[in-house]
Amino acid sequence: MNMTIKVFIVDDHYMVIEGIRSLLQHETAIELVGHAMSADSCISFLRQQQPDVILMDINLAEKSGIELCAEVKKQYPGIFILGLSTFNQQSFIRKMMDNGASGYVLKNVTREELVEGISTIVKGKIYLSHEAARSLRASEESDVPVLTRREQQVLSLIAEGLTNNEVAEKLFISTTTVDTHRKSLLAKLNARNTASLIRIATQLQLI
Amino acid sequence: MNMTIKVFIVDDHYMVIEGIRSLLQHETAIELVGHAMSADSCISFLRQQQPDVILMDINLAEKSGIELCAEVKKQYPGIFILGLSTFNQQSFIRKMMDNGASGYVLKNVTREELVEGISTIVKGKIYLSHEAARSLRASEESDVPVLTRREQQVLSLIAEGLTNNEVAEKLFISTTTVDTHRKSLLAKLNARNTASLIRIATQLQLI
DNA sequence: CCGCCTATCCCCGAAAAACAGGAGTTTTTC
DNA sequence: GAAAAACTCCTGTTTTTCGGGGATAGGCGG
Repeated sequence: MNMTIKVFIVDDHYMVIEGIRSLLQHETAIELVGHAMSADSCISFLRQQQPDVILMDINLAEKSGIELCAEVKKQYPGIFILGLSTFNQQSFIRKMMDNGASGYVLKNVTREELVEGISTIVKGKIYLSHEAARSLRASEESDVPVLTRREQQVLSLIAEGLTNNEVAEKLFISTTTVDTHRKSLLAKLNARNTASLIRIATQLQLI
Repeated sequence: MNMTIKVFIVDDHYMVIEGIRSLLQHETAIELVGHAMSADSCISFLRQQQPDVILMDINLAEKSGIELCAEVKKQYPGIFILGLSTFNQQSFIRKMMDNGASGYVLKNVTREELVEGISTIVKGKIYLSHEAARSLRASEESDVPVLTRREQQVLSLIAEGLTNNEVAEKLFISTTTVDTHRKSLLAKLNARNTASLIRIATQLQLI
C-alpha cells in the first residue's frame, strides 16, 4: 500500500501554490498533479483527472472556496478536500466542513502539519490544524449567544435601518412583538441600545 | 551599477515565504538574504544586517505589519518596504503607505510584477500593483465620506453604546452639540437611524 | 475680505426606542 | 405527556433619537 497520494492545489495566489509545491517537493508519498487558480479551471481539470486530495483556498477570487467545495464533493465524492485559509474564523471553518471538506489548515502551517493533514484525510478521517481546532473550541466555549430564527430576522432588519413598526409590517407581526424580540436581542448580546447591538452583532458575525 | 538587490521577507506564513523564494530564485539581480516570521525577529535581524528591500506582510500575527513598517522606517530610513497582502482594501494600502512603505502588491501578484515592484522601489520610486492601484482609485471615486475628528470620536462612542448625554459628558461638550454631530453623521453616511449608521460605518471600516 | 468648513450651542415637537412587567399560544424537546 | 423554549401580544412610562429649524465663532484658502 505505498501508493503516492495525488494532490491538486486550488489557490488564486501564485506564490502560495509555489510555496506549497516547495513544501511538498521532497515528500515521496505525495505527488502534485497540478494546480488551478480559479474555480472554473479546477472543475475543468477534474473532468480529465481526479486527484486523491485537493488543497483548496477558502477565499478565491470569484466563487468562494466554500461553494466550490460543495460542487466538487457532489460530483466527485471520493475526492478529499483540505480547506486552506489565512483566517481561523470558526464561521469559515464550519462552513467549509459543512460543505464536505475533510479538514482545515491555516496558511501558516508547518510542512509537517500539512503532510500530516493530507495523509490523515486521505484515509477518510478529519484533520484540523492545531490553531483551527483551537479556534473552533474557543468559539464553542465563548458563548456566542444562540439566536432564534425570528430574532435573526428582526436583527438583520434592524441593521438595515428599519424601525420596529416597519419590521412588524414586513414580518406580519405586531409592533410590540418586534419590541419583545428586540429586548431579547439586547439581553442576549448584552447590549445597551441599538448602536451597541449592531456593533456587537457585527463583531460576532451574526449579521 | 549591477549590484544585486538584497531582499528580506517578513511573513508569518511559511508557505508564502517559500513561494516568494521560489518566485525569485532565478532572478540574478535579486538576492534573498533571509526571512522572519514575526516582527520581533525582523527587528533582530536588522540589527545585524540591512537589506535593500523588505517584503512585508501587512497582517502579521501579533504586531500589525503597519506598525512594524513605521518602526523599521524610523530606525532604517534607507530600507525600502514593499507591502504585501491578500486584501486590496484601500484603508490598508493607505495606512501602509502613510507609514513609510514604498509600495504595495497583492499576494496574487505575478513573478514579473513582483520583480518590477522590487526594482522600482529600490530606486526610491513608488510601486503599486495594478489591482492595488485600481482599488485605491476606486475608493477615491466611490465617495467614502470624510469624517472630521469630532465626528469620528462621536461615532465610535455611539458605537460603544453611549447616548448623546453620555458622549457629551465624555467629550466635555453640550448634548445638543453631540446631537448636531450625530445628525451630520447620519447625513454623511446616508443612514436613517443609529442602527444603519453603525452598520454602514462598520462596512466602510470607519469604526 | 468673503465664502467654506468645523465646532460649538440652542429650540421644538414628533417618533422611536428602552424599561418594566404581564400573559397567552404554539412548537420543540426530553 | 410535561417542561422548556419560542413566538405572540398587551399596557404603561421614561428616555433617546430624529427632523426641522437657527446662531456664533475661529480657521483657512482663494
